[in-house]
Amino acid sequence: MKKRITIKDIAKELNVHHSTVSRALRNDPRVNEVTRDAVLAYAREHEYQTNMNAVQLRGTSNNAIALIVPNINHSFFSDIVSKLTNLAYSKGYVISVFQTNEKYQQEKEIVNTIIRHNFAGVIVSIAKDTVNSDHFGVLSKFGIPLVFFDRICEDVPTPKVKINNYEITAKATEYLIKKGYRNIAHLTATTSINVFRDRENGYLDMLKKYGLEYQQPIMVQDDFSIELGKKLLSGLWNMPVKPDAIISSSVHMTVGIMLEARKSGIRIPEDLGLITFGSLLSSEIIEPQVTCIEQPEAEIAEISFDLLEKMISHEIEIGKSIEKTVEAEIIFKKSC
Amino acid sequence: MKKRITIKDIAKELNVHHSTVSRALRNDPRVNEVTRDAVLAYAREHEYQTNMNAVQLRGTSNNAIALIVPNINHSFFSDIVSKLTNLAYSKGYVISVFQTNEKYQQEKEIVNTIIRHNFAGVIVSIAKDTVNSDHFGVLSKFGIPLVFFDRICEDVPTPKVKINNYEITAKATEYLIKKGYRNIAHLTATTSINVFRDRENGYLDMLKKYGLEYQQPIMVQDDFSIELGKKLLSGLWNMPVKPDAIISSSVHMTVGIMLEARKSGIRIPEDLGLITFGSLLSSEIIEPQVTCIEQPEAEIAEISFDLLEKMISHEIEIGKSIEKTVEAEIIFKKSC
DNA sequence: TCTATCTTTGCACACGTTTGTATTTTGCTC
DNA sequence: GAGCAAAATACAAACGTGTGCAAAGATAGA
Repeated sequence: MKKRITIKDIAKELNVHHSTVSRALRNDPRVNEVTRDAVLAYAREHEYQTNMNAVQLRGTSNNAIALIVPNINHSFFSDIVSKLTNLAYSKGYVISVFQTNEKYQQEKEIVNTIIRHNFAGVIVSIAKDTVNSDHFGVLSKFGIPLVFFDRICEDVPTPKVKINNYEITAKATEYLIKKGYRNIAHLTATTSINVFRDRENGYLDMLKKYGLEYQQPIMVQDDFSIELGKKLLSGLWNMPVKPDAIISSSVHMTVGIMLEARKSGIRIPEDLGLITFGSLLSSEIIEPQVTCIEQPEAEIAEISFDLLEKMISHEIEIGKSIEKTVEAEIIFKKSC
Repeated sequence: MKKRITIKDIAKELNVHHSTVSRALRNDPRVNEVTRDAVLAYAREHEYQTNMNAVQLRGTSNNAIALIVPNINHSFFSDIVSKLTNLAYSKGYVISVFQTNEKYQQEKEIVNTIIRHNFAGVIVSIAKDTVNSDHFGVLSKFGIPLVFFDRICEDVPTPKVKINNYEITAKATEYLIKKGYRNIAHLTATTSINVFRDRENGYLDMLKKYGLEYQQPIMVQDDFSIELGKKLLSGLWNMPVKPDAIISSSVHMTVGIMLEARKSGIRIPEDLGLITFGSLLSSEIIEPQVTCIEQPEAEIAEISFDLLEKMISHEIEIGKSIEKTVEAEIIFKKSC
């Protein structure tokens, strides 16, 4: 096990000062060509690697970006994580991914970790649990660039990338109404998060517009899951007035709904219309194919990264509120 | 925008030396109780956060772990990434996730990045492209703990966590044979990776054992995808001797195969038996439900992390070869 | 040869921590 | 209050790098 070679080791070996080596490695024109080549050759030979801790400590530069998401293994987030990671890599940044598991407490500790490690910037989609945004305020206070995407903190002045959840849910609801569905339920999560609040409002406003009384926005506390979807449908089916359509905020729940429907002999779309947020890898195979609301993951990743990069390079000042909205799209299939 | 508070700022404010503050923050018994409380109070008050760059530069400690995977948005890897991230978090580590996109070049650069940033340890599943393992050798040479999982470099002496690919593929093949299938094709990837080589050998050996001639291990170069699955099945179906069963190394391809089969009127399992590695979120809904080989993601994550942790704490010496094998499981369904 | 300019290198300090050692302060005993 | 041990604090060096400034060396013009 060899010890890592440093700039001083090279300097000693080549009988120059370590500052000269430093300059040589960074192609500073002030250093003579022959010494530079000697340094570079020696460095390559001995597999020299800059110690980023020293560089960052000195405050010269920092190419580390942190990414905070509720889950890594939900396709919406894993797609964005994957795209952001590639984007960052192509621009010379290094991305660290953190997972809150939807817990406020973990999110807070993660933010502290990020501050401790001097990341150059942070991209976040907040946890369902998160009610207080102080921890993100601290980030900005310390001058660390911050961009929210999808699930955002309204009260933190910083760039935000949102999806048109209100409009798209209203549109989905109206589509169901026009197809003749009257008792439309909405399976969603806590309204303390903009995403779910917007969806709920789009849903409710559209029902109101058409004078429909059956309002069933169901705020679930638990994590979206197949089991939860099953349970919710069987619960709804035991109510005095059954729903005749469902808008589901998660593919996981949607799968559960379909399984429970099949088990209970509920026919889709005849007995129950179905629209879901998100899409499945296997969506084409499933019968009936489900009408779904596709979210533009690639666009979100690109815009978010672009905003963060501009903050890092001071093109956008820290603490400036910018809101970008990207558009989701309804893919019409056979489930309603 | 406030500047970050440092240990020296606290010292100046409280009229003590910064070394005393350092000890106070780390609960060193040598520092008086009242000064310690004063320091802690002031630190909390002003949101002091340790500068990990300084700590790590000094070489005292390092709680950063790097994770290298080919893709983040494939369920096998995203599950493992998710579990490892949680595991690491619960033990006080911070995980950075890197994605190679199956490219050797990116993998090499990522390893250099990891060395530059002084990570405490690395967990890797290598890219399909990776033929040379020198870059991982460098890691060990610098004394950085390294654990391989699933896709490993055989020639790097370090702990490895593998799946019993040979046995499980042999078992799957034998199952198909006993069900009466005779022309079994195997859709897989480059044999330069242990995973795919083991599967191929398990497949071939079992065919040989039963004296079957039809051997069709198809090594695909491209990334596994739905489109590729479609193309492969239609290609196979145009051959003089059609396969009557397929073992697929990826759920993506499997979805493509099923779509193409449906389009071309190929009945599963009557005309074509099907077994796939991996499982789908929606696997229960798909008709027919596919017999699949489930890989123990949680177990892999746990064992890998455990090994790495033991290397970091010097319970396992760097450069020691340890091989653990975990068992995949065939979930029998209706597709064969 | 002297001075002026340019090129190249060296010096020293700073970034924020930790830690071994030296120094001061406190508390105790007689 | 002197003496001494124990407790608390201060000092200094180190980790590896980057950079402003000084110094030395080279070149050129007169």
